[in-house]
Amino acid sequence: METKTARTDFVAVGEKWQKIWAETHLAEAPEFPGKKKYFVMPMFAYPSGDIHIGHFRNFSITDAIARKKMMEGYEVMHPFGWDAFGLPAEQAAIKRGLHPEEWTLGNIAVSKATLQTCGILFDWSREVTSCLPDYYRWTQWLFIQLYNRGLAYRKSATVNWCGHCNTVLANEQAEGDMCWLCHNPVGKRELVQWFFKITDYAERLLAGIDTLEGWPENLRTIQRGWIGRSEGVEIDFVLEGSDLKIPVFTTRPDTIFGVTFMTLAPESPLVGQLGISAERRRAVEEYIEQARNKTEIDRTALTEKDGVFTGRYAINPLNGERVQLWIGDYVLASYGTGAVMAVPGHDERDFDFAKKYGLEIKYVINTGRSDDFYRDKPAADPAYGTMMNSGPFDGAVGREAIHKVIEYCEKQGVGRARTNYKIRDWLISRQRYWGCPIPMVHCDSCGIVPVSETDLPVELPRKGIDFLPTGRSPLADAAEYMNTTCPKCGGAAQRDPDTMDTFMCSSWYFLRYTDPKNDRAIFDPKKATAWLPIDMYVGGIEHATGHLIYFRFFTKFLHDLGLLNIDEPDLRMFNHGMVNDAQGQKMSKSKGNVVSPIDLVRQYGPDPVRLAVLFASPSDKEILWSNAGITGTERFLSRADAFIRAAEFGEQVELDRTFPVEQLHESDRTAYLAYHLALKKIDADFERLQFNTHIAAIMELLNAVPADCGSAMQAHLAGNIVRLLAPLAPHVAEEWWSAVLGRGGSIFATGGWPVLDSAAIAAATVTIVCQVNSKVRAQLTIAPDIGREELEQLALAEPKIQKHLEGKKIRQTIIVPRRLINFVVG
RNA sequence: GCGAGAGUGGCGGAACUGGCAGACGCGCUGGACUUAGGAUCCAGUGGGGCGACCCGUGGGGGUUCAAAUCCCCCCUUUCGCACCA
Repeated sequence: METKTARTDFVAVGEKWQKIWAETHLAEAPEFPGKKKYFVMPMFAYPSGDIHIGHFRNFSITDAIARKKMMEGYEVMHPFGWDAFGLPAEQAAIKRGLHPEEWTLGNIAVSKATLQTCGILFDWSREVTSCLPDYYRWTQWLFIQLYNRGLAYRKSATVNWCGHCNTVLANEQAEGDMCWLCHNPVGKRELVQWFFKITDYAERLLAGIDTLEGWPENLRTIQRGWIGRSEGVEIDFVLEGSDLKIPVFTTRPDTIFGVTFMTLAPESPLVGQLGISAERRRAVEEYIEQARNKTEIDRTALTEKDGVFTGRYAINPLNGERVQLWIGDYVLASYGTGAVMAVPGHDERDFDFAKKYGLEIKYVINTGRSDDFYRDKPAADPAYGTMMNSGPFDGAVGREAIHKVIEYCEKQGVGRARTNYKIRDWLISRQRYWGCPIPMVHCDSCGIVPVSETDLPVELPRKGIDFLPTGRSPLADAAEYMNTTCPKCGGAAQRDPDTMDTFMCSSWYFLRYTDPKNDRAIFDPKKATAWLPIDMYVGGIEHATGHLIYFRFFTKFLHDLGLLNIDEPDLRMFNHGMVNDAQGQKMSKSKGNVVSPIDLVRQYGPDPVRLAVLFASPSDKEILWSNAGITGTERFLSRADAFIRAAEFGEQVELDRTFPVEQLHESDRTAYLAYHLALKKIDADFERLQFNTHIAAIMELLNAVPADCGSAMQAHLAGNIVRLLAPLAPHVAEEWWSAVLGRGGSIFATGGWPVLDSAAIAAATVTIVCQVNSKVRAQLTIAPDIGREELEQLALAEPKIQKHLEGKKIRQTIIVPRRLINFVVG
């Protein structure tokens, strides 16, 4: 034990305990945990350079959770890994002549050292790195499993093309028509690419959301919207004078008698089969060409709708009416059938289009609007209502009307009920070098053949690659890589030149954590079963429609393969807020405003910095970072240090013992109750991951301990404050635990989490607010179980209350137990 | 445009299912200790008023004994989605 005048050096204890944790393998999780397991992890990180204060915040959250769960006796896994493929490595290679692998592994080494210096306790024995062959071998294996099950296929499609990155992008990577990585505008290209059939899982992905009760509601809403299920019917219109069916998807078949024209998407394959007359053909072709060259933004809300008449007509199968057939780029080729029945009376888009080209507008649903609605400012009326001007269906109402029309269509064989989804198949080919090679071979005689599983991994060639972008994959020009033999016939064949979207790598990494070194299988199902599902997953909301859908998809797929007994990967998801600079600007290297935690940690020690980050704001909110916050947490830790070091522990005190409240003298009782009230609050705060109030509660507790508190109580409190602080200020807590309290072993292994004395809280005196007409006039400190009458008498005896009651009549007395008494007077 | 959330001192933020608004911290003011302090400690700190008290949670209305909290309208702001038929 040290002398009482000693003070804790926060920097030195940081280094000391990080070393001890590493030497004692504190963070290493067992291969097979028992029932009381806890799997907590932050999202896979891209090793872009070094860790910044935002990472530090995110990892501090999972670290705090992991440590508290350890104290609670759980077997905890808190792993980490690197999403190590990706474009920045390639760009660095071009700029500095470094090989992408060298650059990536160098960044990983630096970042890992930083994380350790910050005191984040990851189980590094389970580290995974997606760009290493022993990892991507299994990414390739998964590709082949998907292929074998018919879930990976090639198709020619108009795809998002980022000219800056020189690669295609999945839809969710080109949101708002900007590349998610470089923020440059995204164009279009027609290319043959690999896709995963995630749409086959749309219904299950949607239904599963209902079970994810531990996920933030807004995240669930975003996912539902992204999947975008809608129920309706596919109805066949027929090209006039032919047998050609032109199917349309609609959710409003009750408006079908209001169809006055039809619109096809410019890319619709049907356009070529319409038999457009020679004199019209030029105009149509020009329009299609022009539409193709527009960006997605130009084609959406910002501009007036336009289109071109084909000169052909279609027949409405319900009433036999002949309607003009148009082409318009407000119709999306990729949704539904790429054709719509236009009902300008009840659809705003069709209405705008009809207005522009002077097409007829019919109203066939009575929604109860006044005639002025249509007369004064004619508009579309999309509301549900009663069918009218609709022949035999007149009078049918709302959803029932919809069902009637669908039923009729099915009976007549002109339509069938259908469910459509907005979610598209996942485009995974990338025309880049630094990614996981696609394990497929193109053979002239056998076609596309997967590489034999025993030949995995297909390794990236290291030499002879020119990274300078040419618009096609750099691998395509590496003859040694490209030329191979067909796994089926043994003849000469070519490899696939593309690599995979990095979201593929991050869709299954959490599974590899359960069995990271396995070289015979992707993982041992027994180990995965023992650890999964993830109990707490922490990451940014920006992955709502990408990663967080893909990893659910893969989990379901692996479940279907029989490798997993679960169908959802993660029980609880927490979205942390961002850390921006003091002006609210995102931190970036180019702006030069990146705050590195490592400088702060070296100056103040890891714990004051971590407390400052956690104290600044609730974990799910944005932080405008300023170093000033560290002043407060450093002071607080110093005061706690002084308090803890002043305590006389003598023999080891039993930290979970209870004290009989009624026998304690006043100061001890005050201190003891303050402690248990703080503990109660902290337990609730931790459940919500609200660390700012957790810290505040300990500060408050420290402020509340009376100076003349007895030495036994002081030691009791000091020891417990150490435990309450441990998940958030782990290095200092360890130091106190061993050097000041004289305990052996790590507080995280043996300290235990404090136990609440709820009986003491229940018996504690309470402050009752006394009001007259809802205005506070006095306070009473009384026993909690006092009777109504007694409380009323006490309140009435208060001089201030008497003063405000003077000359008035009490009309009502309201008592809220343990809180207040209110006299309503008139 | 549609959907969801947010708006509280000079600042970050507290306030459980309606019950003392401003916990906790920063900053600031005054004081103590110091050769010195950007260290530490003590006191104060929403506004108004000498005071009893009054007013205060973006603005306006409402419900209630009681509203930051619930309801309606408006303003500002953040984030999703953005022709999905």
